Amino acid sequence: MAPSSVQKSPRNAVATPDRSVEPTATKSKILDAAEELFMEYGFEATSLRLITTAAGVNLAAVNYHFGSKEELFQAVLTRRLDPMNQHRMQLLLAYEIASAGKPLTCEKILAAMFIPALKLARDHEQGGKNFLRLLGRAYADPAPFIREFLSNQYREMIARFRTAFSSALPHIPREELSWRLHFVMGALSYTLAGADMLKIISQLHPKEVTNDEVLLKRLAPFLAAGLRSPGAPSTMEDDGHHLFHEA
Amino acid sequence: MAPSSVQKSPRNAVATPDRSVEPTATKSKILDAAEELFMEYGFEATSLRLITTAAGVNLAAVNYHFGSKEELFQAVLTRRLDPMNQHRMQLLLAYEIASAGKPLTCEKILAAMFIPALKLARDHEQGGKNFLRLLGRAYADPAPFIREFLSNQYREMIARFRTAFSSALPHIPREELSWRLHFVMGALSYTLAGADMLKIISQLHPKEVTNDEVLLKRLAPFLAAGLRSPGAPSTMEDDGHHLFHEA
DNA sequence: GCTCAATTCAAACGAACGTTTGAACTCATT
DNA sequence: AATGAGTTCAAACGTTCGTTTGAATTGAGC
Repeated sequence: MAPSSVQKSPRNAVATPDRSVEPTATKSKILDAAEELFMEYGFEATSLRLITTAAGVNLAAVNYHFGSKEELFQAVLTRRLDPMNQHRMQLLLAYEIASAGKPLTCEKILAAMFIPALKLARDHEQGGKNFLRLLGRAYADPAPFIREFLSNQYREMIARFRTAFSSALPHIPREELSWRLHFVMGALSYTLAGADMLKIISQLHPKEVTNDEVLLKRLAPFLAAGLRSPGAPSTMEDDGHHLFHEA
Repeated sequence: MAPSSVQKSPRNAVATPDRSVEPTATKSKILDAAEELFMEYGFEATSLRLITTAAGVNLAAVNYHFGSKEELFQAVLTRRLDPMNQHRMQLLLAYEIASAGKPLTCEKILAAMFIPALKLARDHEQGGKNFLRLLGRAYADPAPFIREFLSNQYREMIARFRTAFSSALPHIPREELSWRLHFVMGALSYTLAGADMLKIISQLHPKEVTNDEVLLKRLAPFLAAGLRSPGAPSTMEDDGHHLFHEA
């Protein structure tokens, strides 16, 4: 009988002599299975029975170790998202220090966003690129607890990168830059999530579609060009732009 | 007792004298309620009981008129998606005819993609912009029947626009263009779907976030610049691009 | 060897789900 | 007035869901 709020850590005292390597094997097995299945079917369509069966643990183990299905989902995201975003920020800081006060290029800032994502996709042979797809889908999930969780998880990193882009693109007004940053996040997460959809667009090379490295190498220059563009009217009123006139 | 496959049309014979305007009021009420609720909670999390209660019809009416929950979802999408994509293609054709054989600009092609979406968001005061959000989320939904449905629904339009972009950007290799078209679709659908997420990035003007017209007016130039960019290496091998070297 | 807290387990809980059923109702046509 | 196809309705179907329960099992500390 585990209390719901107070989490009990299984290893707390002296040595945990024998199998001390594993921070509760059950917990890890659940996280791994949940990551893969949430990625495949989404949050709502993935049942706890499916997860616990795949993990080889008892059904009640999820509620015992995580409290609820929602908290399990957040734990799945946090396990990889937290290190990734911290990696992003320290990479950005390293670039800024290396540039000795001069503003960074857009490509450099985008690299600070993308490299940790690529590292995540490469390093853990299991769950790595699966997690990126899961993350991209979580962005578009309508469940309020997911949106709120991601919002909190990303707030600090987004604010950090906005000021970086603001220095790199001083001629772009604050509001316009916010929009463009939104587009960047959108293209990134959609790209990571929608490997399937690409098969529709380019009916070639169905095998290397899931090669995230190639994918992001093409995305970064695309986005950098958009970020640098003189672009739309900076104020609200229509200043005679030719684009949106009905035919 | 309605058969599942054979659909019975209520108006078939002579005149349907009195309330002939409505193509079964029940069907429309279900579609309207389902559109709004699917948009708000997603496919899995929206129950038929919630839909039928909101529509003010009997629970069994969905299975009677549409066959199943999945077919209802497809009907919700088809009702607006089909006219929108046809509008896109005839707009593109009109532009091509008007240009007298000369290739179109990227902005013009993007306009052919965006104007029908804007028209959809504006015209129907009810369900208009809601539908765009629903559509954006459906793109990222992992349910196989949704992905397959959208894939079929979009195949013709995507092919049509790819050849248009190919003429507008003859110097971009076929494969690279497929990637960029993918990014365009991604940024568009994510942008339409994720009005909430923008609040995180720009903590200003929370009211006009849902103004799709302003949104797309900023997105189009951003994407056009990305499409035109000299961009990434055109072949697979790394030709010394400076971007992705770990710090 | 006993204690006791942490963990695992089989079983069940109540609720909600999509779907089906068969009777009741509507209404243009005979 | 009777017919009969189209539609609506309340009720129930069987299944699956997330969660809870209480007993069994485990393993370190006394």
